[in-house]
Amino acid sequence: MAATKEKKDAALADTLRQVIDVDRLVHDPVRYALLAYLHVVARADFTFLLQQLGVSRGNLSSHMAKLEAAGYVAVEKTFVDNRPNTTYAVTAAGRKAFRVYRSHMMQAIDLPDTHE
Amino acid sequence: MAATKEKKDAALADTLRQVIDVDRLVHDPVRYALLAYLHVVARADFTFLLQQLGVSRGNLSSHMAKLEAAGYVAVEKTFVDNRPNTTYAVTAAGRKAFRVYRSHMMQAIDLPDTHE
DNA sequence: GCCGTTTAGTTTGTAACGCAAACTCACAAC
DNA sequence: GTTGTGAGTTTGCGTTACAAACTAAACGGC
Repeated sequence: MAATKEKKDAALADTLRQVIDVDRLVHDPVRYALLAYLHVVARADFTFLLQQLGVSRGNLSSHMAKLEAAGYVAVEKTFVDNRPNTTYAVTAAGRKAFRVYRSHMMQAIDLPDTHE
Repeated sequence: MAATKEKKDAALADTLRQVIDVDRLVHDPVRYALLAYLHVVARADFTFLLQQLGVSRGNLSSHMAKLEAAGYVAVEKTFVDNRPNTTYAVTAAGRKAFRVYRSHMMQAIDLPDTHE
């Protein structure tokens, strides 16, 4: 099956080029985890995410600022018990970017274990 | 099923913390693509990878230097037709790092699409 | 009222990184 | 010999991720 081998090679190159072009905003591990969390729970506040992911506050803050700037999450600042409380939700654009990223990475991770 | 819900939440947090701790050396898209290629074809030379992945020569060179410094790829420099020819092969450590990375990312990407 | 503490984030400083332009080196052609 | 080409490498620079330091508001104790 020589012809199909070449096809497979081309397909491999294509999926790997796709990996190189992934959305770097989503690709960062902390931001990916944040988006994944929001993808599942729909809405979460700063302190909760802090505890769940175990990152520093500064780190969480700056990553969220980036996701917000990209329009991937919507931020809501309120007061709860007279204390500031910031909650985050993923936007439609964020969901789409997340979905696209996952499908590209899925292809790239699901590889043949070795060459025929 | 309240108890299983909490279990699921804990499992989610665990897999997302794993994502945050992935091997950043493997996580870079270009390096991931390189390792993936070498994982499949076992050995490849500089020019071939250049064409397949469509990155710049400087970029390829510096990424390979990093993978070599980490012990993830072995470099062999020879001459072919009086021209320098550098080939790369993934090492055992590289294979292992690649496999671990893939299994962690696989878990992180294979998520429930929404919360119950 | 004032002072230390806690909570909730944000800003700032810095070290590391990714990238491509510029460079090196060796051969080939003319 | 100089002009060009192929194969990598080094350098320089803009960007990023991260945590330490900072700000701001509320809550005790006294």
